[in-house]
Amino acid sequence: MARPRSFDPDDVLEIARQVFWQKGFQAASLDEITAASGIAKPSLYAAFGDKHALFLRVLDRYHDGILGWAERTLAQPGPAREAIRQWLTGFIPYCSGEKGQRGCLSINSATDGSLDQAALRKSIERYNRRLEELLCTRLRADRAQFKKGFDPDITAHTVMVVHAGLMALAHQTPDSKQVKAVIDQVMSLLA
Amino acid sequence: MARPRSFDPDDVLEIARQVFWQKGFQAASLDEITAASGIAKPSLYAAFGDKHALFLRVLDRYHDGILGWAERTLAQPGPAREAIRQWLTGFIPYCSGEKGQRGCLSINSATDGSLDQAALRKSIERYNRRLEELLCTRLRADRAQFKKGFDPDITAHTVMVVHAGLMALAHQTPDSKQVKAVIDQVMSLLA
DNA sequence: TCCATTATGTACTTTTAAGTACAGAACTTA
DNA sequence: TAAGTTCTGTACTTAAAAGTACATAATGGA
Repeated sequence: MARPRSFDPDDVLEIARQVFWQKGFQAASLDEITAASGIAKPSLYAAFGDKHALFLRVLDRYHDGILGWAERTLAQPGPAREAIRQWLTGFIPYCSGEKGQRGCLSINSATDGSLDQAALRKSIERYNRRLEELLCTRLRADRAQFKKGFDPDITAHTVMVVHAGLMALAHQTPDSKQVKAVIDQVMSLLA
Repeated sequence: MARPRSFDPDDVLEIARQVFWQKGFQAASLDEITAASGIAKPSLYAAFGDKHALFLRVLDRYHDGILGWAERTLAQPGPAREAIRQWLTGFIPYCSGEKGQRGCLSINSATDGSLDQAALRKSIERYNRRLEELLCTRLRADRAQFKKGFDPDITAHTVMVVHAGLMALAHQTPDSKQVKAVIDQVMSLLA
């Protein structure tokens, strides 16, 4: 029994994500987001709260997207190594060439010193924990495939480090072949 | 034949580095730097130019420091693997525990979307190129120690990726033992 | 049809931080 | 010691961006 919203919040989050991803949290202004989305500021504030809260929503959405895809990819049948290789390979477009310029929104946010807000840190930590958990679970499940002495926990963390490194170096837009070669080399650890 | 400077530019760069490292480029204000250094803004501007130019000076100094240390460490006698392991191990204080919070100034800057300035990009690229070159040179020199089929170029890049990943995940202040375990596992690739 | 309620858009306030004008201080050299 | 030059500090201007007040529009229900 009131005037209905004239926009889909999801659409706005999508646009806000693009702006934040392109510019970073600090450099992205709400004016840019209102301009890009056509939504006036008071509506934004009413729907999402202040800039930090909006960013948190955007980041959580981003995390959910990647986690969903990781869950699907890592649940694949076949050797764990191939599932993980495929997961990492899926990032190649985002850490080389044109799309690579932006890197990973989560890592960009984590390395942004201005974002030491508790809520942000928690979101990123939860995301990383969950991702590592997925890797770990898969490696443990397929433990029999590996050599004696293989440590799934450490290996999962190593894969996390490699993933973070690829995304951090994405801003230099490396050659995708080079990225692929690194993935191949690291995958030789899963034996 | 004029009034001399009342401060050592190097001291100011050191203080500016701390502020930029702590807060990030955007969030660090010149007022904080003037407060921390005791130097008034007009003196800062006269000595270093605007905020971007000051940051560039700070970053170049930072790069030089790390490169100098890398040159010394990687020139060590003995197996290449041990030299590189020692090099990576040296970063442990900076990617775990208390100091780790800040991560790496260069990587933080690279992932900061607001810094797509040409000069910044070039500085970071040159730094990464030089670092990879040092690794590469060392691995090539010790080629005989490795198995047939060992590729020093790809391996150097893999080490770069691992280094970047460790520094990117530094903000989560992981346990130093975990970091060490990852380094050990990756070093097994140098065989 | 009128009312209560919630969204919208314009235009504002406020804050913060970058950058600078200018007067005066400190030094060198003639 | 005076002139010329460059540095320093106070206080300012300016710009940008976060957040909001308020009048108005759109809806569901009585």
